[in-house]
Amino acid sequence: MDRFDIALLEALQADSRRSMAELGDRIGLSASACHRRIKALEDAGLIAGYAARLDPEALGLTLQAFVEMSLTSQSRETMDRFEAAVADFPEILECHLMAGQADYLLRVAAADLKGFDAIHRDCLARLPGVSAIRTSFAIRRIRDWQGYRLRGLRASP
Amino acid sequence: MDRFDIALLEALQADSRRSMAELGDRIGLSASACHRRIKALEDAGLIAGYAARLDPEALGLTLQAFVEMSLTSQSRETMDRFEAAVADFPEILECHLMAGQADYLLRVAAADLKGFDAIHRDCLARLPGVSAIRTSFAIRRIRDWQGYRLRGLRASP
DNA sequence: CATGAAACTCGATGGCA
DNA sequence: TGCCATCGAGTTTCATG
Repeated sequence: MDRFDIALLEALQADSRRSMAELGDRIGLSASACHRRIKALEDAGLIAGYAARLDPEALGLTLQAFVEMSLTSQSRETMDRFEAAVADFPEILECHLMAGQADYLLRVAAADLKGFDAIHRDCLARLPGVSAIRTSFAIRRIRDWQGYRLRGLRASP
Repeated sequence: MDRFDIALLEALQADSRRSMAELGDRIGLSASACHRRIKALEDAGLIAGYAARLDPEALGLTLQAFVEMSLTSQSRETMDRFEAAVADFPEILECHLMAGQADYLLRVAAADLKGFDAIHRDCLARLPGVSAIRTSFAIRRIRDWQGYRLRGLRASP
């Protein structure tokens, strides 16, 4: 993990379809060197995969919601059942176990309020062991996900 | 936007490095047809770009935080200044204007609490017009981002 | 009008000094 | 590591239903 690797990761995070030659020019390495380093980064698990970034607005998914959930109990069993159920619903885009009130934060996208209602009924309300749900809707996206900031990471040059 | 396009978007969202031939086999179309449709989806803005998905844990970014912020005023000017400042800090991974209490939800990643403190001082505390900050840390990622669910979208076949 | 097959071209991939 | 050869995939062209 030297500055070349960090530069590669940043470049691939921003646009993974750049050619090896272009990446090489950008960071000051040859194309084959880039290829080798990228392969190493993939094998090391730093690069988990490559994905197309879709525009939710263009897809008609104009409603993004963050849903906080509290469980009826913090027992291992209740949490395990809840987490297993979350994995079954692809409508749940993300789910985090949060510190503080020991509850979960979920993220959901829908076309509109009607679509969110459907998700609420078919998915959120079916999660087991939930005692309270608090939904917050996003009005506007000020800054959308464009990757992690890598400068300032532990570099071993 | 028929079922082929939706299948293509789902496949590319999961893994954008599949070859045209493989995509064709998967959805039942030829490679060149896939290529044309993908180009159309790009031109239409449905595909915003292609990105490498990095593993934050492997990068050493083990701490994810969601930060709620309230402003001193809901005036247009205060909000504009705040939003412009957010754009200047790449440490802020995401930022949403939220409904309800008219405040913002930010997302941040750091290596550890020390790193988060640095972000707090250098970045969050420098945002203008902030009256209150409430930070929630994620303990564990139950389900991480794997793309939007596209089945059930408006398809015009 | 979009598709599929084939031709063409470019970049990814692997061996070499 | 960089250079170069090979090979596979992306890209374009064209005829077809």
